[in-house]
Amino acid sequence: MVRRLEGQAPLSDIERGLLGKLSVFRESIQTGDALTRPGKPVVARIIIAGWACRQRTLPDGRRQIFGFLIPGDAVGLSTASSPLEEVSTVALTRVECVDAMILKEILSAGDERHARLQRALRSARRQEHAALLDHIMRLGRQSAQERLCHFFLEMRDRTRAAGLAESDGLFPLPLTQEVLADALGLSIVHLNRTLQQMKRDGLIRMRSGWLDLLDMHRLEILADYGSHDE
Amino acid sequence: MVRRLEGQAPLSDIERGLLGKLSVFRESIQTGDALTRPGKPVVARIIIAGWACRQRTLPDGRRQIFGFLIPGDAVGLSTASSPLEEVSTVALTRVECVDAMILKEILSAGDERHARLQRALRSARRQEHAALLDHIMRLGRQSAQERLCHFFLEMRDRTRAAGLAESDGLFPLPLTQEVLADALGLSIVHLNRTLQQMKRDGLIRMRSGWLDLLDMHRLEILADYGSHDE
DNA sequence: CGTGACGTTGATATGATTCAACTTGAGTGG
DNA sequence: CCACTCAAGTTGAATCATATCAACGTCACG
Repeated sequence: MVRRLEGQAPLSDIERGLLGKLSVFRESIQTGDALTRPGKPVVARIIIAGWACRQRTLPDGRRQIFGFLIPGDAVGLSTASSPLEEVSTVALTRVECVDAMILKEILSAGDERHARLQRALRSARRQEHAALLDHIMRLGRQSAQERLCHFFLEMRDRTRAAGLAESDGLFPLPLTQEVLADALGLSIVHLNRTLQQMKRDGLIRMRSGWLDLLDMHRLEILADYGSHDE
Repeated sequence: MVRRLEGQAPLSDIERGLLGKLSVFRESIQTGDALTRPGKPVVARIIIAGWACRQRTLPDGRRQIFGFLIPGDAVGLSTASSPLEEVSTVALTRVECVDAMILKEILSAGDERHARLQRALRSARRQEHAALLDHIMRLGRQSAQERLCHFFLEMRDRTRAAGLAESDGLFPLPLTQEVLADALGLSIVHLNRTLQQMKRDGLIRMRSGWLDLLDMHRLEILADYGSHDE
């Protein structure tokens, strides 16, 4: 299971072994509970199963979700902590994870034998930052439908990379409409209507936590997905 | 001038001298020209005078600005490049800067004598990432007026840290309304009207590239500025 | 069978965009 | 010094996208 981390970069046997041994320090977090609170020290963890999100809340209750954590993702594991780690992290489903503090110590020692693991983690962090930029683009300049298309395609790629997807366009997305709305900067009601329109248009299908992208090509055009010039 | 970088952390004499010598490699970039293009290798530079922004454009012309670069800020100087560096950077005014490729090489050698400089740069990068999160919060969950208040306060703090501010609430902001709109995810017209309302309410005053915050306390409350719990 | 979380719907309000016209002010060249 | 131009800012009217409020439906679960 943990080997989904390999999606980022191939690992050596030593590293794989190391990850395997971590499974001893297993723990489980209930839906709605926090993995991380701003101000409190962050426990390094790797998520084995379940989804979580990084979020911030305004005093009047408005919430903004910055991103999602899916199986294979790590929290608080990078040596140089980023501001993203100083935001609260909340479980959206029951989350199974392992305590990776030991791993963090091993890595911060800078052992050459774990260079590949380091690289994999760095790559994961890069991807998370790139996702932040896409998120800004969506929130600032895209319509409700464009945001949804773009977001769905991003989650498709991420779930596939994590080995969670069933097929090309079918993957788990255990998010309530409220959560989607808070991520995409929309009201629940408007999100609901936009989703329905997309279903009617034959773009997607949803059933109990799974999303099926029916017309990837059209979705990519609608969302202008993946064309950051280069 | 260059010493504004010190705002981040105190530097040693050696480091200060190093920065001073850079002024030999001076160059000047016209308004509208790019400092950086996605795909092209990034020339490391430090901005001495003038403003620039990081942005991305959709095929239909919609633009989103991710952030601004002000005197004292660096581009392409960090060893581990972030996705932010893979976005185009455009001069919003005439920009005076120095080529810092040599500095970058010196730093990547990992010389202990420049540890403070390294730390200053790391801190600057952290701040830029934190600003991205604030940006997401604004775009996703704040009203037009809240976005403006929040953004203005952020720029006040940054210009003050860079030693550009005239007084507590008076600082340069050489941005057209179009640029502001593209940063804050609003249309020009709506931005214009919101600005006017804020002027009428005695919150701000603007004249030829300078912004004067007249009631900081009220602005902070309106924007919920600076209260990321902790 | 309640109860609660989630999803759906309609009616209505408002925030924001669009388009097009007009103003203003800072150059620029005659 | 004037007329011209151009970019930036301003305004009004019409329209559209999205939000809000309140009600209702549905399903899982104790």
